[in-house]
Amino acid sequence: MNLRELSDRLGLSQTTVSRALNGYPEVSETTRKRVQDAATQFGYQPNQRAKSLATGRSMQIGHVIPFSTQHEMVNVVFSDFIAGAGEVYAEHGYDMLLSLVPDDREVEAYSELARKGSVDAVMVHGPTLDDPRIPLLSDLGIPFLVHGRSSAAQTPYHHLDVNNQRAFHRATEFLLDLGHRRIALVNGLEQMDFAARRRAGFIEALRKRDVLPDAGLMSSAEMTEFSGYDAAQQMLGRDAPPTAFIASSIVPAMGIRRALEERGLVMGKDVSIICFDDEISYLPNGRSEPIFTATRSSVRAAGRRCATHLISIITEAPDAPINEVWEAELVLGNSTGPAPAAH
Amino acid sequence: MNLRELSDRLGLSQTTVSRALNGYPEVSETTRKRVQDAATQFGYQPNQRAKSLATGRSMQIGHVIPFSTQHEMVNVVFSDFIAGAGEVYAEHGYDMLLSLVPDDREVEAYSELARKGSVDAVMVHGPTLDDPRIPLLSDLGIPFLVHGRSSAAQTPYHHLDVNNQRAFHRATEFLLDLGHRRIALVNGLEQMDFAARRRAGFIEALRKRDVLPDAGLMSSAEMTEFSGYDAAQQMLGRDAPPTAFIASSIVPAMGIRRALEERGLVMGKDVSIICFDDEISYLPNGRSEPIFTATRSSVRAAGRRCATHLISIITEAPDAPINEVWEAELVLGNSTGPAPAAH
DNA sequence: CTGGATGTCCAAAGCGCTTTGAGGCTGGGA
DNA sequence: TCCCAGCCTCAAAGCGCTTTGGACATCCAG
Repeated sequence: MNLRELSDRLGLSQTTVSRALNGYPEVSETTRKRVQDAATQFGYQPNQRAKSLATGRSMQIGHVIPFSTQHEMVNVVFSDFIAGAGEVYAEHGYDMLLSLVPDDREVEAYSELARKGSVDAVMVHGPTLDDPRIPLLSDLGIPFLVHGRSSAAQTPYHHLDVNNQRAFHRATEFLLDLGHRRIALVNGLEQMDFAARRRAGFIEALRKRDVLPDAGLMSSAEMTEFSGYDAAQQMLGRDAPPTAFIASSIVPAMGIRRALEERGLVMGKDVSIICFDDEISYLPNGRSEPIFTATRSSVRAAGRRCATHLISIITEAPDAPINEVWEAELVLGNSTGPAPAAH
Repeated sequence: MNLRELSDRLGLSQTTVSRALNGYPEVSETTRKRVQDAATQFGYQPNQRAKSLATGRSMQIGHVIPFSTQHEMVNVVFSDFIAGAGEVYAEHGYDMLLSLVPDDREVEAYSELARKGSVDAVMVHGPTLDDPRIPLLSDLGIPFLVHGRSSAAQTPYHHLDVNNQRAFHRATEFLLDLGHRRIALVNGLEQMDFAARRRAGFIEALRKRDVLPDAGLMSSAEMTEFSGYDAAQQMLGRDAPPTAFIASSIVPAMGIRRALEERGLVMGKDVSIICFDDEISYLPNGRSEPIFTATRSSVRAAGRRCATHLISIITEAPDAPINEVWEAELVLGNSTGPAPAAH
């Protein structure tokens, strides 16, 4: 059933039927009603391809996800983010176009998506310190929003980020207040902007208290359970092992906890752990009370908010860039306690 | 840059340029070369919307994901599956259209997607025992493939599934062979086809050895860490606690392990655990050797395979239904051992 | 009775591509 | 010299929708 068939059957022109269905005022309410009833009766649904060709809008928003054989691909955080974004898209009649590409072709993928015209906007995930996608997308002239930030970017761009630096600053201060001095940082990959900022916050807090950052107590890797475990194992084997860990996510924190358990160390007593908690739906940080003390910010809520912003960028084309920064909460769990007295 | 501009600039007709770019034989190689060079030089990319209107194919494949506030939404397994499928789509020039809808509107979402014509096919996730989407999609006449099975379906349909029944049969037999008699099943939601089949395999294996299934040792819930923990806590508190658990996934298995640890029970010695391992990329079951003894089948590989099949269904429209069933491996880890002697 | 509002509806021109059916060139055989 | 393959290229008709620029009644004030 297409528009012509429907209008023929109603004895109306295509124009009138189209207007009736799209809520234009030039059509009488009785006619509109008649058209709508017929549409539902025959299960008429305008062809999206034709519609988007005519309107010039695809009603689709692109998300490009790089994958490679070595990295974790669709990472944990990502799937909660798109859950949030997807809800908002659905509410506004948009669909999400997911494009998985080998990570060496990621940049091409964006320009292809933009030039093909299959999306009205794109969401940028996981920005690095100096992310090439930002100038690229600016040049292409396609609306985009960055989840995170790219500190070295020269031109303004829309983004929403968590105040990662402040979050890790606070976490570090909190541990210092508990008397910890040998604090380990189990960070994400530091070419990522968020990881670099977290490290900056960590170091800044140490410096303020005249604690020298120790390179042996800082690691940087993908945020997996094993990378957390490995880092903890290695650091706990040192002469002067850390009495506390700050982890980039709940996943490596679980690895750290496993390393503690293996050594018979009690979390929150012998060794403290703080992590960043993205409130991942299927890896919640406890129920009534948190397992890990954590700096917390919901990535799903961020997805919702980013989607809302992106849609408004498409429809309203604001000239002032959106630069929203969320503060993470610091929630107390059972994984932290005073530094054990030195032997 | 559109086709007309490009052809004007080349002094050729739109037809010739289109044919040259799409590899038709009616155009000389020298012309083709000239056209291709110009296309890359000007960054010409055919407008996907116009192309799909003209060809009647959208080069997009739809995935509908239901969400609700109570359930886990984009679940763990799902994100690895789409990673696999997305790779294959990319290789074949397809994009993935993700549609998140409230779960009470899931069925509508499919028919809307089909009638709108924004996808050439859809992938069906998480089929229930008698899934309404299968007759619906058959009626709509849109190509589709089911990841899993729907046992009560009346008509044939394309699907790829793991032999869940056999996998849990083997796992149960393995525990019986180790002398376990009080074996608990921590299953997924049993309206899901896969969970029902797993339960059937479990019960069948017990029956064969004349072990009476105990309703108190079977639970059914969403596959979260907490649901595993809760089930284990409750069962271990019984008069005759289980000596072994079979878990639906590595996630609840982690919850079970936590419950054991809390009670000072040693996994693989006091209590055994077997789980189904979907080889989720960021929750791997150990590295050199598995943590959990498990029935294993890669969900990412399944995603790849499903995508390959679905594309061939689109392009070749086979009349024989694809019914592929994979056998899960049984891999030995450290989580299982002989049943402890009765006191 | 006429003129302009007002309210309804319509024909036709795109949107940018693919594809059909035909036409122009070239060269070799009659 | 002429003609017909064989090779290249083209004009134009869709694909199914939106949207512009009217047209045709109907109605009321002048």
